[in-house]
Amino acid sequence: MMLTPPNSESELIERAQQLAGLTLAQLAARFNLPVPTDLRREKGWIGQLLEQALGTTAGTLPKPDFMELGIELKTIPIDRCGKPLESTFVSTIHLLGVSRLTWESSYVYQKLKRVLWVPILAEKHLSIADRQIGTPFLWSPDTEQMAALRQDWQELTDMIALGELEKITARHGRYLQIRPKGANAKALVTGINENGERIKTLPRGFYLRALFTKTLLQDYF
DNA sequence: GTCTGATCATGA
DNA sequence: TCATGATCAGAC
Repeated sequence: MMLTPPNSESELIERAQQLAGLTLAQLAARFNLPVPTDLRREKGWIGQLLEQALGTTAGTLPKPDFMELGIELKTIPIDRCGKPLESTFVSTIHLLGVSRLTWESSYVYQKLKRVLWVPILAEKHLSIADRQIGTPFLWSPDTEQMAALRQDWQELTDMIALGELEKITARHGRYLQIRPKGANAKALVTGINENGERIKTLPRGFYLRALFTKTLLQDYF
């Protein structure tokens, strides 16, 4: 089953709303997809299922999932109280040439300026099949959120530009944090140290803290 | 290797 | 209990 991409924001949100209440087993059945018994070896399975169900267009490009609409799709696992169970991955980080980047040209800004959040009731006691799709909502950062995200991004990007990459831990950043994002500890990329020398280091990514996404969900529900 | 989709597993 | 650091799968 192939889906045509949505032509407008309203068509997209309408589609997403029609999925609310379905279990993952019900949605997977529409695509004749087997449901894994756990996500240990298929961590992205839920996100990919929703991509199929909503007709994303970006594929593997580093672009918002709905390229033409400039909208990013994010599934977010929540408990029955609507509290996020995980942080949210935003983008990988280019460790070279960051000094030329601006906030507006960054992947973080491009992806977060408009997001379709699809909550998934995903408490651990529920099998993957029984996890349930919640009410989706479109979000853009408000003034305060945007300013804070921009500041986090700038501070962290500055540290990378100064060669302080190895000093960055997940404790930096108010809403955005930087954490490893790679296949494993052996997957290394090139970065720059304080002396301007090329070093091999773990790939990193920007993530939204669960404490931040929790506030988004509270604003909408 | 680089990107996407994320969750796992463990120590604090 | 919770966040950090580590890890898994697939496309290209």
